[in-house]
Amino acid sequence: MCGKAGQTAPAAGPGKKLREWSVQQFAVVASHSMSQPESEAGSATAVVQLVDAAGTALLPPVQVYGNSLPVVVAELEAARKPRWVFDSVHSWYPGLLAAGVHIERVHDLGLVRAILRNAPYAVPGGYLESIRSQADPSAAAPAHLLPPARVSENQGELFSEPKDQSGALENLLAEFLAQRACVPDTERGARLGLLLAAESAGALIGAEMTHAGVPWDVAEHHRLLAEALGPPVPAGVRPPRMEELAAELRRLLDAPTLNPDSPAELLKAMNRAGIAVSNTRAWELTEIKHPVIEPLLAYKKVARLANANGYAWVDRWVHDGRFRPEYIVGGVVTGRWASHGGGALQIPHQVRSAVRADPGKVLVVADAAQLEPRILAALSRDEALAAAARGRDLYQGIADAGFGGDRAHAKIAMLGAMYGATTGESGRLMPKLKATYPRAVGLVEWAAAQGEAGAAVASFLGRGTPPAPAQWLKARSRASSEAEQRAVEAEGRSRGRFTRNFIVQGTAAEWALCWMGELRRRLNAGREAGVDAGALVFFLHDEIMLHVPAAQADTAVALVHEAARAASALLFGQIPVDFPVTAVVVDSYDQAK
DNA sequence: AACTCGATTCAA
DNA sequence: GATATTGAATCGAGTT
Repeated sequence: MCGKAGQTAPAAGPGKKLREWSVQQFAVVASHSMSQPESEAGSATAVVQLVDAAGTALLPPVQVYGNSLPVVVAELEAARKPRWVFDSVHSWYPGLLAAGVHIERVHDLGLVRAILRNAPYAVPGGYLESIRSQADPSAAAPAHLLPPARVSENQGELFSEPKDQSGALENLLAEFLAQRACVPDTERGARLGLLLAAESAGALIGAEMTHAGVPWDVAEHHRLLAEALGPPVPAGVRPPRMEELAAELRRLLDAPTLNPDSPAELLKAMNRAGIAVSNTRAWELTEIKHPVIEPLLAYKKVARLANANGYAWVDRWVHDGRFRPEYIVGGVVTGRWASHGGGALQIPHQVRSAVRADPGKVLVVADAAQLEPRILAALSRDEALAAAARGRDLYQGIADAGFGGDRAHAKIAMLGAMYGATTGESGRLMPKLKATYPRAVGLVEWAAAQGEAGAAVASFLGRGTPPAPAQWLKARSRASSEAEQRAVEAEGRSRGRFTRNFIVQGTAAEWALCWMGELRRRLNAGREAGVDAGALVFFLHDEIMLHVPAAQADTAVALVHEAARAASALLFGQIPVDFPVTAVVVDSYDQAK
């Protein structure tokens, strides 16, 4: 961490365990035409160069023609198991997977660049300055700012093949070396190295999960839609059940032309009917007693199902019995993953019965119980909180230690501390929580103060917050009007809540990344030994799903637990904080928790 | 026709 | 209970 948490870190960190980082062979893959992986026949489309850790060529560069990249990659993977270096795994790996090629290790230049851009412990230098001064976060470092790469000087003599005319290979290799040079040979550097390796492994896992897909039972989904909405209707037509409810709403509100999908119209109609509301949010409507409320809430419920996960959703996003969202690794500032396509981050419980294992297979659904407060206990080395976390239920542990056994209050207080609540129930419980767990609460308060002061904070492995907006920093130094002063302070508190939560959410994301990485390695090792314990098919912040041959369900569950223990040790070494995971074997997702 | 934005609801 | 973090996606209603 930037300061406080870093000082409290134990000597036993991840340093000795960085097997992956010590790999000494790297295969750099460059596209000949920087934009398109494929181009006209006859000319090389890509070039692969095997180098050592210093960037020295170990073999002559391999020219790749047409669509033969999978062949080249598969051969080199089998012979050398190098760490592959791609500008972006997201753009290369899906094609390799489609051709049946798996790779074990990777360094993703784009993902590493994004982390280094905000990493407080990275070694300063020209490369760091160049990526930090780029306005576009997705842009590569300008070639003229990269240090020169030492590709073997005689490659042209060894081969009469066309050289890499674009210089793409040299640029990629130079950036790769520059990125490695950013990782210091210190305890913090070991953590940063772990983060870069884990993030890159995440890119592989994300692509593999998209390739595998979530098994989706279309018939079951259609069945539950028919039950809730009625049979399918053409686009632009309300499903029968929705239309019935809409008609009832129009009658009850005496508004014959009301479109209940329009919040503005609905609000007007309700006010005209004498219902004093300022918005149409469902949880506020539940407070009101009026005949229209019940059908209105029913309408909102079916409308949401029809719009977000209805027949159209199934047609658009489920193919060949698989839902294949795209994962955007590191797509959230905190390091959590974003996703694209089909709303994978918000699969409602309502439709989870449609997530169903293939015949002969089962789903193993696992989640890390109360991950974030446990992460806070580890980050802050708070022995008392670690003790409360020792049982299965951390919130009950907190409740028994100082909240008179009241679990609900303990949970509200803890969440409030991590999110930055100041008022209400949560705010009132804070002094008690701080008295009981001074180190844990002290750490998040420190992080909040850093943010309010315009400073950066970092996760345990060294993912830093982006710099505070320059506009705000400027405005706070010269406050003019009273109103402007208040706005600047409000933005500061907001920034403080962000940095407060960042250290916890960011480190939790790192734990989850390591969990999946450790699990993937175990699944791959098992497969090489002839045991197919299934594959990861879904990930959501602190929850994973595997699609597993039924006979190997117990093996998969054991690996999930083993991977969680390994991830905890990899991050934090030996510490007295438990990170229990619950793993259940089910046929369909709705049977999990 | 394509874009943006507010309101809403879903998820961890 | 009264609210605080991070997201995706849809709709309506306004704009370019």
